[in-house]
Amino acid sequence: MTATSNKSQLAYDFIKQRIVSGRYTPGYRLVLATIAAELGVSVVPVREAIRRLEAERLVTFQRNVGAQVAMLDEREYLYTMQTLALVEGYATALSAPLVTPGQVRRAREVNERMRESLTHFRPHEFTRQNFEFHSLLFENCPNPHVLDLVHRGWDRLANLRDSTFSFVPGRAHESVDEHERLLRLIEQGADPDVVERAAREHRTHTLDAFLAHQGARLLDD
Amino acid sequence: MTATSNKSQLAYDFIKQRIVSGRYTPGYRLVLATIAAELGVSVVPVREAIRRLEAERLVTFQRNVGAQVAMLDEREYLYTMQTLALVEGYATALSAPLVTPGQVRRAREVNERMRESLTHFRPHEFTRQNFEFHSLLFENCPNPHVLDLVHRGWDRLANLRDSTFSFVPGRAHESVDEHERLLRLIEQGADPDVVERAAREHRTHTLDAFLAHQGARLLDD
DNA sequence: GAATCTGAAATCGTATACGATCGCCGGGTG
DNA sequence: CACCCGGCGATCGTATACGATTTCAGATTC
Repeated sequence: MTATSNKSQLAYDFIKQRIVSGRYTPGYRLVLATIAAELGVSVVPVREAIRRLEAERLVTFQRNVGAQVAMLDEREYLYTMQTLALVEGYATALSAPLVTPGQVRRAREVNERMRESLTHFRPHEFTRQNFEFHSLLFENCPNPHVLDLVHRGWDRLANLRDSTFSFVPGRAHESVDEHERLLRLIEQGADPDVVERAAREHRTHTLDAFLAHQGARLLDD
Repeated sequence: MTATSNKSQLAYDFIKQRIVSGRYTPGYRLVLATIAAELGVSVVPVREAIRRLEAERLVTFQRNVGAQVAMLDEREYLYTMQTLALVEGYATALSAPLVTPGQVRRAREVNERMRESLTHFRPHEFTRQNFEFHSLLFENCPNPHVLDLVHRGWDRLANLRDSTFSFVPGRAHESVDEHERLLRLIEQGADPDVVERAAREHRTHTLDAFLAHQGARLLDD
């Protein structure tokens, strides 16, 4: 049978996929019975899936009211990006000595494609490449707990992520330059602390750019 | 009615309490029906509670077999302490500028009690005070996501924690000295990076001491 | 016209029931 | 004697059922 198993897992994957892909946008109301019907299961496994997503902060839950995809206001964005800067910076540093020359080459290729695409800028495509780039640098992190936190951070921001670069296109250009600098550090086997600092600041720079933009937008309105 | 709410939450608190307090030791098998009977509820809320604990890595789960309190072998301990060093270091740094003089005073009092108790050393008591001390320093962290990760790390190590100091009593002495150094940095409003590094290294030193002890023990056997 | 009440619809919360799966133990077979 | 196999008990997985709670529209009152 192809139906390997476990409907709770099925529901979990289903919902998570839809959140990360942006089909369920923040605030979208997750009605148990509806999802259960869509999947052809009862509500019980769906409830369990939602509990897990709740513990991962992907959905919020209110007793007797229900679940909805976690809202991501400016404050939540700040908290999440700050946390991601922390854990991704560390993961990148731990991963750095283990990154193979082949991975460096591939990362550089991705970054060069990103640089070329700066002229005819497509935020969504750029965002995808951005993840691919960073993925190559942190995936070798030998501490699975840290790596898991990194993935959770990216997941949480996944559907919003386009907008960071679409709102602040200038940041994309700087970002590509910082990527190249980061690659050089890794190539030359720089001190882990230096790599960590560079990776962390790369992300906080994006955060700062976004916040500056938000501030400006608020003044505009 | 006193029974304010939600049996799923009740089960969650109940199980977590028992894990953290050490009544359910690592490997302890969590049988749904048993726990449900103890609480006077059905298995459904208990299952949900276990799903959440699973997402927090406090319990492991195997389909059709059941849940058990997460085992903490040397490798898991390493991963968890390393992660805690990362997030607690950062939380302490973010918290530092917000720590009040009163909190510093209380932290110093706790640390002096720890110092006094070094002569007639009680690992369990020392461990409790150790948490109280660090709590005072990181609880003002303004980023709730980071703070939550810190709490999860401590929870995960809670029942094991005695043994760190009971196995490596020499570490307790150094620990008290490092606490005082950390307090001085906070008092003088040191650079956040300096505070972060000090707090992180404080924890990695404990980890290193434990690993050295483990290594030595392995050679002894 | 605004505030409040009322009841129905939507949705959640939990109990119960029963089929499915796993692990173990005892008996058969080479 | 070692190995395999079949059945049994324990436990999980999920569906269904129904009571509890929230929400909101529409009527009612001041």
